[in-house]
Amino acid sequence: MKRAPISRRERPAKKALSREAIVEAALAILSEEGADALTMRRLATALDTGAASLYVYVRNTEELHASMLEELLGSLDLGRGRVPWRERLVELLVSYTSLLYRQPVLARTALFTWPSGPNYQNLVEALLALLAEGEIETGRAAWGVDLLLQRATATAAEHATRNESADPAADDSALADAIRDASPNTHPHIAAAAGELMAGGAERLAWSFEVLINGLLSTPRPARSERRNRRVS
Amino acid sequence: MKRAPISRRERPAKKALSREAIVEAALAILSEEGADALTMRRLATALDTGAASLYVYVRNTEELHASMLEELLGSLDLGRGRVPWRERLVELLVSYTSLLYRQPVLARTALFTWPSGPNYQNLVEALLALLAEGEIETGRAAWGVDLLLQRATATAAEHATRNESADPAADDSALADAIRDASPNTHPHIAAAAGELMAGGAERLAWSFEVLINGLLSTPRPARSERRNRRVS
DNA sequence: ACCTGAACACCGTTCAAGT
DNA sequence: ACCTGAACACCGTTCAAGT
Repeated sequence: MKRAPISRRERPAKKALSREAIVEAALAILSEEGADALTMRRLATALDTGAASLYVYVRNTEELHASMLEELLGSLDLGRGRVPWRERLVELLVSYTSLLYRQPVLARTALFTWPSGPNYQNLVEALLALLAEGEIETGRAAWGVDLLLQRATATAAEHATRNESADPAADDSALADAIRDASPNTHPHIAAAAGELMAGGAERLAWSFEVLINGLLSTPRPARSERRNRRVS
Repeated sequence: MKRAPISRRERPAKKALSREAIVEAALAILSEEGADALTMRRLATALDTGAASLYVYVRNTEELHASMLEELLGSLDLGRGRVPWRERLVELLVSYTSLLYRQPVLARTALFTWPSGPNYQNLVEALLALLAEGEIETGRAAWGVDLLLQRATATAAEHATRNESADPAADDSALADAIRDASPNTHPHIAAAAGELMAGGAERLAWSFEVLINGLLSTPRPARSERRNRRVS
C-alpha cells in the first residue's frame, strides 16, 4: 500500500531533509492542524519519510519544540524607538505573550526547557537593556527579566490546555472553578470577588506587567551577606 | 502467569477500590518511584486490578492529577496568627511553593488545569483575606491572587523538567543557556548580568513575592471605562 | 453495579540493514 | 553518511462480556 502518486504531485516536490525543513514543516502542522497532530510520525509523513529519519537532524521531541520556538521568536520586533523605556518594555512583553498565545504548546516549552538560540538571547538582551534604561541595577534587572518572562510565558502556557479542554467559556482566569463552588458562608472573600476574579484578558496582562515593573522599581535585591540557603524545599 | 501469592502477603490485603484509595496509591507511587512511574497501568497494578477498573472512579489522568493535588493541598498550613498580614502572606506563598516543589508534576497540573476542590478554595480564600487585611480592594486583590499563585506555581513547575533533565547543575535559573552562549560584543547586558541571572534559589523566590506585593500596593486596576478588548491575541 | 481482559489506536525512540 | 522498515517498549481509554 504505497503512497499514491497523486499526493506527490500535490505537494510540489520532495524537499531535501534538513533541520530547517523539519522545523518549518513542524510549524506548519502546528498552526494548520493543532498541537495534537504534531507527532514525530505525523511530521515524518508530511515530509515523505519515516519517523526514524527525523532523528538524524533532531535529538528528540523536546529539541524539536525548542527549535520551533526559536524560529518563531525571530519574528519578534525588539523595536528600539524614541518611546520611553517603560512603554517599550510593556509593548515587548505583550507582543512576546501574544506570540506564545497563538502557539501555547511552545509556551509550555518555553516554561519547561530553556530556549537558548540567538533569537531568545536577543530578547533577553533587549529586556535587560530596557531595564538598564530604567536605571535598575544589573543584579535586580537579571532577576526582573526572569520574573517578567515567567509571567508572560506562564500566562500563555495556561491558555494551552484551557483551549483544548471542554469548557471554552472559562478561559480567562485561573480561578473559575474555585469560585463557582464557593459558598459565601465558608468563603466570603471568594464570593465577594467572584466577578473580579474572572474579568480581565488583555487588560489584566498589561496591568500585571505594570505591577511587576512598579514592584521591581521599589524592591531592591536582598543584601549579599544574607545569601545562604539556596534551595526552596 | 498469575501474580505470585508472595506479593499478596507482602501488601497486607487487597483494599476495596475507591476514589480515595486510588488517589492515595497514586501519591505513594509518585513520591516513591517518581513521575514517570505514575501511569494508569502501573497504578492499577499497585492496586491489584486492571487499568480499566480505575475509570469507574476517575474520569481520566487529568482528573486523577487534580485530585492528587487537592489531597496534597490539605496539608497546607493556612496559619491565622498574630503576625502582620504581609509576613503571613509571604510565608503562605513560600510553603505552597515548597509543597509543589516536592511534586513538580502536580505543579504542572495546577498551572494547566484548575484545581477546584475545597482545599484549593481555602487557599484562595486565605490569600484574599490577607490582601484584604492589607487594605487592597477586592478587584485588585482578585487579580493579585492570580498573579501570586502563578508565580508560585510556575516556579515549581519549571523545576519539574529541570529535575528530570540531564544537567542538574543548571537548576536555578530559566536563563542559564542563553547566558553561556552570549558574546559580550553582541549581548553586553547578558554578559554583564551573567552571574546574577543564575543566582538565587529560595531567596529569589521570596524576593519575587516582595516585588509582587509592592507592585500590587502601588498599582490600581485600570478604570472600568477602558475595559473593552478582552483577548490577548 | 462493579469489574475486567482484551483490544483499539496510538506514541517516541532505537537499530540492524540497506543505499 | 544518510536513510529507513520494522521492532521495542510502552501509553490512555473503551467496551463487550462476565460476576
